[in-house]
This record gives sequence, C-alpha cells and structure tokens, in this order.
Amino acid sequence: MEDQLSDRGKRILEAVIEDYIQTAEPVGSRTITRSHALALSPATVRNVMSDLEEMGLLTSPHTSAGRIPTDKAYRLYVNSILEARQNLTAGKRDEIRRRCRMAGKDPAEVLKEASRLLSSTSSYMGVVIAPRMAANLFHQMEFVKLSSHRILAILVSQNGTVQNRLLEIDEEIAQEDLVRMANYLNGMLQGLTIGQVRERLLAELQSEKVQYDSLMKKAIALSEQTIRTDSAEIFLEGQANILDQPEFADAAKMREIFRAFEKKSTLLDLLDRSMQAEGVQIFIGTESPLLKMEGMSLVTSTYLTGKDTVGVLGVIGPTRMGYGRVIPIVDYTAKLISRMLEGE
Amino acid sequence: MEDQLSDRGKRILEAVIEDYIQTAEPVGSRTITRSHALALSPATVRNVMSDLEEMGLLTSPHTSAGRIPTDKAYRLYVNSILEARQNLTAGKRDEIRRRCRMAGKDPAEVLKEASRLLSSTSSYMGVVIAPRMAANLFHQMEFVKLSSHRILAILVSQNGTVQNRLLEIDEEIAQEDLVRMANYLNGMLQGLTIGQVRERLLAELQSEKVQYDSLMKKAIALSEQTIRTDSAEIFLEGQANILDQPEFADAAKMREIFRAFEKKSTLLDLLDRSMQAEGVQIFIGTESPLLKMEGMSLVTSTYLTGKDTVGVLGVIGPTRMGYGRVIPIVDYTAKLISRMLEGE
DNA sequence: GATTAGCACTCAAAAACTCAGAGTGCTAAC
DNA sequence: GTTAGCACTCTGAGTTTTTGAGTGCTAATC
Repeated sequence: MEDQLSDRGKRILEAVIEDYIQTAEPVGSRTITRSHALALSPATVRNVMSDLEEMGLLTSPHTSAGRIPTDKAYRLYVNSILEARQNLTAGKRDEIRRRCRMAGKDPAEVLKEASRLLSSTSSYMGVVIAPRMAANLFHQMEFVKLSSHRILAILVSQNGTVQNRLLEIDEEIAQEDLVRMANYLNGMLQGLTIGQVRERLLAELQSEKVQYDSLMKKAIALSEQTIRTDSAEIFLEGQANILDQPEFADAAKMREIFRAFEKKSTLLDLLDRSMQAEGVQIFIGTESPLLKMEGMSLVTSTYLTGKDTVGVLGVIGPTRMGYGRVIPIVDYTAKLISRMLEGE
Repeated sequence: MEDQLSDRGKRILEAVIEDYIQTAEPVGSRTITRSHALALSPATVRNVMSDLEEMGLLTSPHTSAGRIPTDKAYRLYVNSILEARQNLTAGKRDEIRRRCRMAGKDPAEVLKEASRLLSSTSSYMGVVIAPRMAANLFHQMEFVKLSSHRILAILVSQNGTVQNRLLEIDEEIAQEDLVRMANYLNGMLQGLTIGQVRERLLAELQSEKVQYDSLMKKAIALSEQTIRTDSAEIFLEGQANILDQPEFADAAKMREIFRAFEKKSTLLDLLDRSMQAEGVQIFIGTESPLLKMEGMSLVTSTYLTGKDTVGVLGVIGPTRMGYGRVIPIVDYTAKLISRMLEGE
C-alpha cells in the first residue's frame, strides 16, 4: 500500500524485531500490545503488521504463527541504531579496558585477547584479523645460525611484530658473515614498509651490481625467502557460544557453520572487504554473498596500529543479534585497540 | 560364571565391538551370526553374550535392544590390538609422509600440520602439544630496541623455536649496551636448557657480584622476564569432525564437548600425564578422570624433538573409535615427527 | 475514518496412541 | 553343548487427536 513507513509502523516494526531478538520465536500481535505499552489493540497491530508484511519487512513462517523480521527489516533497524548510537555503560567499558590491559604488550597477545573479549562480552563469536604484515614498518632483520646448514631468519617490524623462518642452506656461512649481511640489509631497508621491502629485494636481486657480490646476493635471497609469505593472522574465539543460539540447535546447521569457519580463508575473504571502509560496518544475513551465511550477521570495525596498518575486528552472530548491544562493543573495542597499539 | 574369557567368548566380544564401531547401533545375536561367519546359531551367541554381560563387558540399553560394549570391553579389545599391531598400508604411510614434508621446516608449522593430518586421516580430532620450552636447548638471545622505552627480546633455542616478548623499560638503554648485554648472556648460558637458564638467571640475580654492575643486573632482569612464561602450545584440529559422529548428534552433548575443549588447559592437563610413559597410550572413556569425557577416548603417543624434549600428539574421538585404524596412524605420525624434528 | 471486539478458520507442535520389528530369555528337543 | 521355538518386552516410527497461538475478516464503536 503506502510505500512510506508511518511512524506507528516503525514503532511496531521495532517492537517485533526487539521481541524476536529476545525470544527467537515468531511474535504475534498480542505479545506486542502487552509488552510494549502501545495504546493499541491487537487488531490494529495486526492490520499494521499486515502492511509491513506487504512491504517485505515481515514474514510469517506459516499462517497461524507470529511474524519474523526479514533481512530488510533488520537493515532498517540497524541503520536507525547507527544514527542514534547509544554509548556503552561505564561498567562494560571498564571491563573491556581492564581486560585489554591485562593482555600485556605483545601485539599478537593483545589481538587474541581482544577476540576473546569480543566473544565473551557479546556472547557471540569474536573475530580479529591482524593487519597485513606488508603494511608494517620494517625495523630490523637478524640471521641466527643454528647449525651448519640451518639458519633462522628473524624479521622485526616497528610495532614489535616478529616473523621468523627457518632456512636451509647448501653452503655454510660464517656467523660474522651473517651479521654483516644483516647490517647491510638493515641499512638498505630502513624506513620502508614490509611490502616495499619485498619489492625492493626483488628488484635488488635483478640488479647487476649484486650479481658480483656473492655474499650480498645470498643475503638478499635469504631475506626474500623470509619475507615471502604473508599469511594474515586471524583470531576466532567463542565458537561454542553460537551453540547456545536456538536457531542452530539442530545438528545439521551446526555442522555447516563449523565447517564453514574451519577454513579460515572464507572468513578472511569476508572480512577483507570491510577493510575498505572505515568504522563500524554491518552485514546482515545474505547481504554478504561470499559466505552462504544463512541466518548469520557480522558486525565489524576497522582498527589502526599505525599510519597505514589497518586490521578488522568484529562479532559474528545470528542475524537475530542484539545489535544495539553489540555495535557499541565492537566500536569501542576497535578504538581501544587502536589506541593501545597505535600510540607507541 | 566363569571369570576367564573363553576363546569363543573373545571372538564374539570382538565381533560385537567391531560391529558396534561400524554402525553405532546396539548389536544383536542375529547380526553377529550373519556378518561374522561363526558357525553358531543366534541362540548360542545369546548365551555367550549373556555371560559377557555378567562379566561386565557388555550392556544393553534396554531389554529388547542389542548389546553395547562397556569401557572394560574396549580396554580388552585395545590391549589385544596393541599386542598384534598391524601396520599401516603403504598408501596411508605415503600420504602422511608427503603431508609432513609439505609443512616445511619451522617446528610450529610442522606440528600444526601434524595435527591437521591426524585429524583428517583419522577423521576424528587431531591434537599436538609442543614440547615444553623448558626442555629445549638455549641457543641465543637478542635484544632489539624498538623505541626509547620498548625493547623486543628474542629467545632462540637450538631447534629453531623462537619466543619473543615485548618489554617496557623505564630508562633508555643504548643499542650497543643491548648488544653487550646479549653477548654477556649468550656466553653465560651456552649449553643450558631453557629450564636451567631460568634457574641460573634467578640465582644470578641474587648473587652479589651482579649487584654492582647495573647493566648486567638489567640484562639479567630483562632476560628473566622474557623467559618467565612457558605456555605450552597446543594444536587442536578438526573439531568439526566429531559433529559427524552419531553419538554426538544431539545438541546438548555437542555443546558440552565444545565447551570442554575451548579451555585448552583441561586438554593440556589430560595430555600432560601421557608424557610420562613412552609410546602409544590409550585412555578409554572415563579412564581419564580428569575430563568427564563421557563417551570419548584418546589415543596418544609421545614424540621427541631432542634428547629430553618430549611432546605428545594424538587423536581424540568417540569411545566407539576405529582403534585398529587409529593406533597405527598415531604411532607412525609420532615416529615421523620425531625423525623430522630430532635429526637436525 | 480509524479502531476494536468478536468469531471462524488455520496450522504447527505436543500429546496420546498404535503397531511392527528387533531382540531377549527360557524351555525343550536334538 | 547346541539349537529351534515361543512368549514376552520394549523402542521407535508412524498416525491421530488435541491444544492453543495466531490470523483475517466483518461488523460494531468511538
């Protein structure tokens, strides 16, 4: 009928969504009049709900059940929340802060704790993706000789992230040479990001002057090996939490979900795209076509650990998720993590 | 009746167990005579089964269902398997070897891949515990200055394991001093295990001569901080696999299990005790009182990565597990991992 | 004209019931 | 010692019944 949502319609839709979020049961006209103190009779509500259904905002699983919000309705609802963002209670805030502090200073530790924290405060799944190594600032490289044919290469970036790799070599290299190699490289690579370092090394490997100096050639080849892989680290915590959600009570659904999250790559793809935009983003149900995440939603935010090093963290839960509660949690956590890791 | 298990009894018990492992259904006298070509009538089998029940080796969920082996029966069965150990097929063996090679050289990578491998070849859960750092041989220590008040300490052990830790300091230390400190420590700690290193550092910290040299005091304090934590790394893979097991089809059970494995510490406690004995060990159902692992069994083996560095790996699955298949897998994997990580 | 009371109708989920079949234990025959 | 036969038991699958929450429509009401 009327394509525009009336104020009353909006209020009732909200009521349906909130009830449904709480109970996970289709909600009927009766329930709404009782719990939400609208001065309306069930019959009126029914009429409005019928309109809402017409507009594609509600569906009913069957004739004689209550109604359920569609993804479209959630989208509307979430947008209105995003506008009128409420703040976290001081208590929650403190708890988050406290637990972040606890984690210590090591970036990996902090991120892991953040993921745990997201999971436990939201009671859904917490997920954190570490920034790509490539964007980190190079700080130093070391070669440690373990035995005649094994070298451990250690790559340290400015923010304290460490990447190490065991290399096999054909020809023994003296420890002094290793030190010299490292010094040479450290001089050359100062101030670059890891990504740039990689390019530089590849370029250098081609260049003529290096061809003549076999030690330097080796050095560059070794460091190139070290730096080659850039597997994004991903922390997924609280998987068991979603087992408590009634919509996944049946075994088949559960299995599907767990299988999906076992391959971290799918998750990575999904979160990678929210790295573009800044701030809180929300993907509802099938809005993210990557995963056939029937009935799952994703609340993410980007965080920064340096000028250009951006990571993503967030909460994965059922579409029927307490957005009003989760959004500020994600938002605040992202900001806190940024502050913790960036400021130093 | 007769407390001694007759040969026939043993054969029938085995038949019950094997059928049950396959089908997860209580097995009746009929089924056994059909599938296992014992020249016996169902009635006879029934009599024998009745005896077995008397002995506490079988139970029936109710009067008119078939019978199910008890933990005691599994124990018997497993022991007989352990005696007459069969070998892996060449195919499986090759597959395991191939995948281990793939993982590269980094110890952590190898162990993670081993866990994945255990899970996928057994189709249960794979678990690997890295040897305690304490037993590793100290190789070298480095301090990298990140900013005026932040130092990255890197601890390398002989086998290529790296442990690093971000330290905050009150007073700036020059990079040269850091190098000197590292040199001093590396000289002092050569040849010790990480565990001994820790003791030595604590002792040194007390000793008088150190009190006078503030730099050395700092060095020791810093390295002591680095080495303090020894959190055992644990790789648990293929959790989704157990979702396929019919005995965990119902949601409540699943939840319980996932919750239990979420805290890695329980798992750690459990596996720690199998570190004592050497070789393959099997814990059936409630034999391991630590976890109230109703219906779960554990097949483990120790592996070595050095003279005294012993880790544990294994498979966790339902009590109704294909022991005959799993045991050689665990055994072979443990030996292979030992060979890969020890030999160098 | 919007709202609401009233009522017939619908449908899923729960409860109650039926029944076939797998399995047992016992007894008597081989 | 083994087996055929039989009465008995119990679960699980399938059906039917019942219940109750909820709807949509119509007519009365504000």
